[in-house]
Amino acid sequence: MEKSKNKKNVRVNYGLAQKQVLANAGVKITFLRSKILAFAMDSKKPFSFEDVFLALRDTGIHRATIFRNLSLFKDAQILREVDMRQDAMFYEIATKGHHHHVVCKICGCVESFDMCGLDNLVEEFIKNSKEFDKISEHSFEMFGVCKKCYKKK
Amino acid sequence: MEKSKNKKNVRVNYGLAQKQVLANAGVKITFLRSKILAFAMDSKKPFSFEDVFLALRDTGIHRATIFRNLSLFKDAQILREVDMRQDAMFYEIATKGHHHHVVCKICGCVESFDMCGLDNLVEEFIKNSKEFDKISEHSFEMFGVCKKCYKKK
DNA sequence: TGCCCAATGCGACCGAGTCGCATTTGGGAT
DNA sequence: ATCCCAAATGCGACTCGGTCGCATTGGGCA
Ligand SMILES: [Zn+2]
Ligand SMILES: [Zn+2]
Ligand SMILES: [Zn+2]
Ligand SMILES: [Zn+2]
Repeated sequence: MEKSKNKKNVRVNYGLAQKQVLANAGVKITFLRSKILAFAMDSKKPFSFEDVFLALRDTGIHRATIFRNLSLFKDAQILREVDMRQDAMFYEIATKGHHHHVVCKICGCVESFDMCGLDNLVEEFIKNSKEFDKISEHSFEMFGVCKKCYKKK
Repeated sequence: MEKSKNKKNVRVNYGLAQKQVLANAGVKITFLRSKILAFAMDSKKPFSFEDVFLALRDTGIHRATIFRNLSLFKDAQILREVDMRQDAMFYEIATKGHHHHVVCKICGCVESFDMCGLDNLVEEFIKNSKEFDKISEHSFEMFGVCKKCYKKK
């Protein structure tokens, strides 16, 4: 796979899909951004800074660059943050649509569900609220022990 | 107000309610623990390390002591952690029973609701889950802009 | 009252995330 | 293709929440 390090006359493959997404979001296309985005698009579950860092360590990418781009992608609505109750923040592709997770309290594995079913309940909360007229977002994360971890005990 | 610093023959008021709670949880009773717990019991909403530190700064309490005791109280089921999507972790009295919050995205103010109404939905998720048999906890946090902040714009 | 171990103070340390600055690079204009 | 400049990156210092090990203090009990 091509690397941007090769000094001159290099035709870098930025990836078609990633290029599309970045251009569409009005974000300048660079080698590292397309790499980070490619990783994000391939990932089957929410990922952390650490995951990106490990995946791209052979490019010599700097930590700050990853943080800056994750933050940029979040602002550009390319990624969204997911709170997994771990030390670090997790991310996932924002186009995946609203959904929720079940997280294993032991191994940290994640199962995603596209269903939500919370709109009625949110309405209920607003009706009873003294201080809020409108609720624009919600997070609903479930926690348990996955089948694999349960067997191991 | 009494301080434990006064050298000798000081009758320190540990607070009846706090003493009860600590003894009940099998936790040794000290001046600072009763102060932290008193603050926690008085607090109308989830509080952070910072809140405790400010409230007790006149006692000269050390940062590490607060962290250690918040952690201890969590393990002893006196407090529970609440994730408010801020930098720092928040806490609230664990006996307050299961409930949920609406958090203002601007000023960070919080409204609590004793209702849950998610048990059915959680059941639904378990039925559809491939990797989990049982969900032991869930978090459900809502986010919006409070009436006060909305007016200011 | 005095003893012993747990609680505290203290300061070094850690790791996630940020910032300012020097260097490099993407991409539009020529 | 080349030039050029703003924007992206590397770099390392810094901030801040939180932890740790060790020396000192003070609860609780005999
Ligand atoms: Zn597991
Ligand atoms: Zn939902
Ligand atoms: Zn507000
Ligand atoms: Zn609930």
